[in-house]
Amino acid sequence: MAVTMKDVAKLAGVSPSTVSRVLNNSSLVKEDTARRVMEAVKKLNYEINDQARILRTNSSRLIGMIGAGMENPFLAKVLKGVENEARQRNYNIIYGDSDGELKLELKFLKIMKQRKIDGIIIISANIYSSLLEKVKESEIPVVFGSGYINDPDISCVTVDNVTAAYEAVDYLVNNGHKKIGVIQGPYSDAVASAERIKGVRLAFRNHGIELDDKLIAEGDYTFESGYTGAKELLSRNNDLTAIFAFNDEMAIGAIRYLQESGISIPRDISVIGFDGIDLSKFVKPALTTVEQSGYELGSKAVEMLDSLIQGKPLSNNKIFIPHKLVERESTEMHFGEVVGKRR
Amino acid sequence: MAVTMKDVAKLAGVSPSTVSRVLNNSSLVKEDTARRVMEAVKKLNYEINDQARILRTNSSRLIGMIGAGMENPFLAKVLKGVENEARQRNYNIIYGDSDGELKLELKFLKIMKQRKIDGIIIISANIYSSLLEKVKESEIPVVFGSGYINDPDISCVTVDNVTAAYEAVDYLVNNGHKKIGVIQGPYSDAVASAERIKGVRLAFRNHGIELDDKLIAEGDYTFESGYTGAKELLSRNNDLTAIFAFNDEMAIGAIRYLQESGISIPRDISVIGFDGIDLSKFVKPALTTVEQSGYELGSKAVEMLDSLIQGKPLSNNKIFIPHKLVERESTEMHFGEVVGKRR
DNA sequence: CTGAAAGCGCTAACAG
DNA sequence: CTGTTAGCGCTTTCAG
Repeated sequence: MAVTMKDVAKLAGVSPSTVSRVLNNSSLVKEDTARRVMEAVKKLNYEINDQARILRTNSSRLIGMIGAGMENPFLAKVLKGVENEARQRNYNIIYGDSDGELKLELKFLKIMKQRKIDGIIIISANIYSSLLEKVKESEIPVVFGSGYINDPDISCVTVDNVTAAYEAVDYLVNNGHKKIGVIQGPYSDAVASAERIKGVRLAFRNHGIELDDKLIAEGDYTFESGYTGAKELLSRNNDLTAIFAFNDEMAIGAIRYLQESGISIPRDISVIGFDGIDLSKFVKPALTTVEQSGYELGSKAVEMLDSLIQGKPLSNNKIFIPHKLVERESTEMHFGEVVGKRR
Repeated sequence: MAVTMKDVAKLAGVSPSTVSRVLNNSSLVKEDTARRVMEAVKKLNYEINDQARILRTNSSRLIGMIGAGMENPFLAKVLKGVENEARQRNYNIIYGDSDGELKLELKFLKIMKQRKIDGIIIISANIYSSLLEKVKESEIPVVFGSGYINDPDISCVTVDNVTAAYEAVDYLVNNGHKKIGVIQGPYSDAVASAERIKGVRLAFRNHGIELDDKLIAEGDYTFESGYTGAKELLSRNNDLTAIFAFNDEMAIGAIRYLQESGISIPRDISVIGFDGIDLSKFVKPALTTVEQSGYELGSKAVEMLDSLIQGKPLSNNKIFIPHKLVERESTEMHFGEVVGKRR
């Protein structure tokens, strides 16, 4: 039904192989025949059938991406970076949103394998070891993009969560804060959130401050959970002067709760977020946050993956993208206890 | 290299055709042989090669989606709806972000055609007629999801932009506002933004209010453009009492500018947005906005597309998803002119 | 109920 | 420089 290579060949008076050669820029074709072929292509409006090519060459130029929670603007940026860089390199993206559910991730992995993807990028907070194993045994080139994967065989690109979280706490302490509440990610997040908690603990220890479990609330990276997290933290600690949320959405949710409770930010409580999504500049007060570039994360991931696919060895299969603490309006210096300051 | 149907057949002591029949639940296989085949599949860890199947059956179970601007949370929700509903129906998504550039959209269309997608969903603000034509002549089932497409052959699912915008203005006027500024989408957006402007004009006319061009600023759906849009509007009109932005991000950007200028919201100026993204609840003041569900838009689009792909006739190929004005903190009643009220 | 044979549209030796 | 041949892994008649 559709026009095939054969039709083009017939019209151009050559063999299908020649048409194929022309279309693949094989240099060994006489210019004149090449032109004739191209004319036939034009005339018939021929478009190559990728599926047939894929079957034959065993290379799909398809990259799978499994992400957890598309509604997270940071992840959206990552996806954009992936998509863009992939297009640059002549790949297409086939995307699946697992919402962090292992079952779905395994399902996507299977589907994508069947579709003969050339490689896969996984941005999921919950790196279950079973997923890791399945990926390894599948022998599909893979890059993880949500945290440091402690396996020499697995490539990953991520912000340095430990250091970044350390710096956030360090900044607060240096600004006079001692009672700092933390809204972390879900306990199930054994990567990003766990690493950041590690950084937090380290900073506390180095400053000789005790990190009571009462100072930690669990969130799930949504506005809502930031809101309830702040509520929880406040009910358990009446002397908080700062909150560090593990992403900007939770920070904004927390701010919202504090404001509703008549608490002024940053005067009464300083709040610091993580990611530096576009929005963080535009809320009131503008959010102090640890900035990282999702776009860069995504494009770097593709870059690494492309090397892997081509069998080029990576000089370094663990890459950190830069981060930077940007100070805006939601934090300020804290000057000791002032009785009756709040409310 | 990989294990194929042949291997399974050999191990099970049957022919490849039988294996194929079993895998496709063809009823005409004896239960006993079927079981033997399944055992062989398990033992060999066989996974079907979709590409071969696609080539043979000419059906890829692949849906293309072209979107413009992944960093827009509303679009992210749409994508999520698409992805979810597609998975339910055993399709996978191949996604391309055009950023609204026609050139890229045409390129994606071509690539996707070559990949033999079964259908395509296009969520792009700029519906260029050339894209529309290309899509039509490609004869790939298509659903548009960014506005009403005035072509009986083309299916679309969208919020009723005209009515929704009308209601937003109507609400403001009924609350005593007469000087209402509008931050619209890009002029190039001939769909959503154009339709909403139409609704705005209609509302103004019905209320006997003049819509001066000075009251309209162009934005591009980003926070930044809301910020600068508000600035522009204010510099041109010193008696504004309300601003209607064509999405929530721009509304939030506008609020940010107003606050920086010492203008109180909603006391001095009311602001209303569009979309009802999650964030709109959590900014301060919480945003009054026209809510619509991106998720529903996406899943409806897939539903329609699936029918189209199956050749089922659609009872209605123009679908409106519901919208609702939700009143929060960024708007209030305006009681006439109060001298020196502002600043 | 099952097997043999043909072929989807393309590419890659291998000859010439 | 170009054509012939074979076959990627699957599905689908057509016989049996």
